Amino acid sequence: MRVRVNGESAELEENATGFDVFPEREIIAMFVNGEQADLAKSLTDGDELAPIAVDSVEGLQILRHSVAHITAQAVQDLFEAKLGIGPPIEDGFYYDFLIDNPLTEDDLTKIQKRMKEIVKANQRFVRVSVTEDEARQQMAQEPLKLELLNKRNESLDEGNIEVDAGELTIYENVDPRSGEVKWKDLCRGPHVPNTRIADKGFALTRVSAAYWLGDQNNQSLQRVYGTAWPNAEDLDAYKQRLEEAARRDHRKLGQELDLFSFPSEIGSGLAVFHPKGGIIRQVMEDYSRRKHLEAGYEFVYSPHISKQQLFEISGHLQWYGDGMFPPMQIDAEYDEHGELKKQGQNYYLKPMNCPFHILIYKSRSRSYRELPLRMFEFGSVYRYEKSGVVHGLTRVRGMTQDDAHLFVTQDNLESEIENVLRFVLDLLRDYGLDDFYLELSTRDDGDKFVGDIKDWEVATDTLKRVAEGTGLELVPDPGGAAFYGPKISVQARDAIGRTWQMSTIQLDFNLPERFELEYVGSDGEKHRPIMLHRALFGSIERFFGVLTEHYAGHFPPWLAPVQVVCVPITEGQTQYLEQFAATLRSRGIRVEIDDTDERMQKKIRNHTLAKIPYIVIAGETDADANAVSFRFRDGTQRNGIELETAVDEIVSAVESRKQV
RNA sequence: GCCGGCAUGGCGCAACUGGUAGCGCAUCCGACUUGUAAUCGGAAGGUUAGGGGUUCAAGUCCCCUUGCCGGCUCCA
Repeated sequence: MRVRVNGESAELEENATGFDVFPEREIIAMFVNGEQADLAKSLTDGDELAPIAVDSVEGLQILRHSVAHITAQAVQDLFEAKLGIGPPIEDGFYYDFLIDNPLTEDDLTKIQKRMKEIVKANQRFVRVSVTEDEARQQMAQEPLKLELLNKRNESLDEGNIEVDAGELTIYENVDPRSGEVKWKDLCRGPHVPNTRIADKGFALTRVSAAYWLGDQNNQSLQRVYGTAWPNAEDLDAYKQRLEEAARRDHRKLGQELDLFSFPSEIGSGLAVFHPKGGIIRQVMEDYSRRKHLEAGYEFVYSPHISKQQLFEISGHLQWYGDGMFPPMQIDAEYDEHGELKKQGQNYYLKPMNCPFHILIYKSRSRSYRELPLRMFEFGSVYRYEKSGVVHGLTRVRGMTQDDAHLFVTQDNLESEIENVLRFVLDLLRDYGLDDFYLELSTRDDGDKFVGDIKDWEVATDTLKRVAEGTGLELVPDPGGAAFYGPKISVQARDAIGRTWQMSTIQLDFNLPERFELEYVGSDGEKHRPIMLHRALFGSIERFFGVLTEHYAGHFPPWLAPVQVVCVPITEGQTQYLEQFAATLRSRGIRVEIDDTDERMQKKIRNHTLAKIPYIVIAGETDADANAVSFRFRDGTQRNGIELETAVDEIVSAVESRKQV
């Protein structure tokens, strides 16, 4: 028969399989007419074939999915466990099990040992087509698999890797010598040819609980997470990436660099910023303030609490009440019989700033000439995040948003969105993030939205047009919009390639309606403004955490809490350096002198660990030459820098916000 | 909120199956004054997160609370 391989024609024996076409070890599966298939699949005349290498995107998924099967086999060998699902995920895979006793770290070690035996045994993955009845029969001991089969008949779950609308298949793991079926799983595949391919590139990483089918009303399963790579080197590189991420963890750096803490006396998710973190934060805020002023924002202030009524009008209580701290009840008075004498009031901590800014808008009548009206506030908000989700500075219960609300007319909507997006991206770049993509969250297909469907379409088109205008990659997020309007979010990649959702620009059709906002147009008639919410940092706390991780604590000089530490080599140079420091200080530099009686080597070590951008060292030679020496965080140094040059260089690095 | 784990001087850690808390760094005092990542000596510092229980005896075992960690669910 004749097939085409990568577009080239090839002649094959009858009964040929993928193995005949792709004998190389690193080819683990193939595309047959665009569909992924096992290499063991029999080919037919006219097939279009392409290889799937183990290190390709598809190959890695197949590998990881296959290792998930090996994991499940090992677990069932060792424990009384029922199978859930086991898909590949980024960098690895998981497999869920219904099991009586939660798995421990020790169990993980045992499972991994058993997996190694399975890999060594080189079991073959064998695809078997079955009818639904056969599948039920073979999976009779697996209640969750049976449930999947039932669900298949109701409605097919898209994310469901086990079964789909096509033919039902079971994958058997077969011992190559005895031909005995060691284990099997309902699965649509494809898989690697044999377990040996997993070789030394896999590891189990953690175990946790997960809800069956991701629904918290369902039973809780034990989820085993693992990672799998084509070889031991890749696995090692992955582990090193994790270590690198751990080194950058802002919670750890926050402690080490004395930036912030979460005193348990205050409560979960409530941070205090220490002096060093305080400087960074202040510089961040000051720069943002300056930029906002230049961009035509007006600064407003609003209180942290409000009467219940405000959040009734805004709808926050109705929709997000669970996410708000419970009310403070004040002013109620009771007589001696416990009867209410005076009606009290409920006050709430604000979860958002928008209602307050809206009230400022509403404080008088507005003309179209005033629009776009841009109100900015570093607004502190409080949200009762569930106890299990609080995480460092990135998910807190009290935070300060760099929040702005823009009130615009239909006419200036597009140009304003364009302005905001450019402003946001420029500002993020100034803080050192420069690798972005955008996400456009559009309306849910259902009826969970407010406003006119026409307005949604116009607004969505506008957002899309503006987003495309940036030239950045635009990822659609259908159904991701809130019920009150579509949004663009800016995703930033950090220094080690992780993405963080940063800014959002959110249209709101709801609040102008609820608060009955108006402006008088050039026609003398009243019109309803469109409202834009936008936060650039998201919250200052979160952005602080992201920047800490992005820089791994090596903040560029303009943000560094201490920019320069002077280290005299002997007492003789203390005065010399004090003068130098005084000059720097007069130029606005945050400089310290280490005149303790530690040895200079120790001082260099300490200040390097404290990630000080410039360690300025001077000994007798330098002093005689009217010079100093620079030592940087990476250990590099420059000696004999003339005093004036040294000052200018430091000042200019700070002013230009460059990294050193 | 759910599942599991953890909580020992400021920080990082130790204390076998229950036997009465120890080390390094930091701190303080003293000596040393040194050219690029840890000088030496001494002192002080903990009712083992909080509360309750079991026991002759609890850092260790049990229960509750708080906080943290890893996931799940959630994130206006």
